[in-house]
Amino acid sequence: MVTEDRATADRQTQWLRGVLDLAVLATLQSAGTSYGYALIQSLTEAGILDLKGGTIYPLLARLEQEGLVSSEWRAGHGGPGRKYFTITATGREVLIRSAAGWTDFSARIGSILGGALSRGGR
Amino acid sequence: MVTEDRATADRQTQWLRGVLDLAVLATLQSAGTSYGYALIQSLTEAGILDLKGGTIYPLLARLEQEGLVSSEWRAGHGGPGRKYFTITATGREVLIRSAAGWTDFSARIGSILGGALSRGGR
DNA sequence: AGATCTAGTTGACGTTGCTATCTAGTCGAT
DNA sequence: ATCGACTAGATAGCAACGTCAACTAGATCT
Repeated sequence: MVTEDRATADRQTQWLRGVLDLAVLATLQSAGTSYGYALIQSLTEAGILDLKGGTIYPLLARLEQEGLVSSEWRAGHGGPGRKYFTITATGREVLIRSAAGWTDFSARIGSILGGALSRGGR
Repeated sequence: MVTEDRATADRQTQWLRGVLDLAVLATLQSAGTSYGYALIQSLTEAGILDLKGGTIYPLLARLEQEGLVSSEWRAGHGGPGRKYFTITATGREVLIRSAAGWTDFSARIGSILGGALSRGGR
């Protein structure tokens, strides 16, 4: 089922804070190099739905400003030029450290939520 | 190790968005009833560090305004009065639905981050 | 009286994802 | 030739919410 209820959709925009940049870095790490429009598609396929350009492009600009990615313009394949991004060494460090932190955090939250649901499910 | 690096501490404030309210509801569900100051302690023990009153109290006010919790003043045990909160039926519904959504979300993010880290660890 | 712990409130602030709108290149159909 | 449709990116304004900082206030102990 692709359609999610509104409550979840509303919450996703909050859940993405502090995580979307990591997801972008991770995608860049996997893909080697990519550009904004394609990143939206990749993340959508990975289950991060409804991402819009107004979210991704400023984010990529922030990442570049912080030195976590570098960019280069290239011609598009039947379309406008594309701004390709590559993760930097600094970006990889941040990704590794932050991803570990997030894994811990999400596990802690998971146990808080899971504990309540199993004990209170009745 | 209790001390976390600054990067993770900074990120936690973002990671809490859209999740902290669920964590509070879940804690309330587990505890049956509790009050702000004690909730901070409970969540700290559960691994959500550095929560401040300026975060919890406005959050509880929002939850009450939305009808997800109800409150009642009672005398404190050697200290000022306490405002006890209890989760409502609506709160339980929201908790169950949203917790399920969060579990899905965090799994998706986990696989995006995990995929990149294992493939890109080299 | 002062200090400390408990307990709660409030206003200002900053980050960041979202909305909406804009420019612009390519291509197919009418 | 023109009109969408798709690709690709930029940006101004908005709103939500966790944090910071400062405050009130009760209880207890020295």
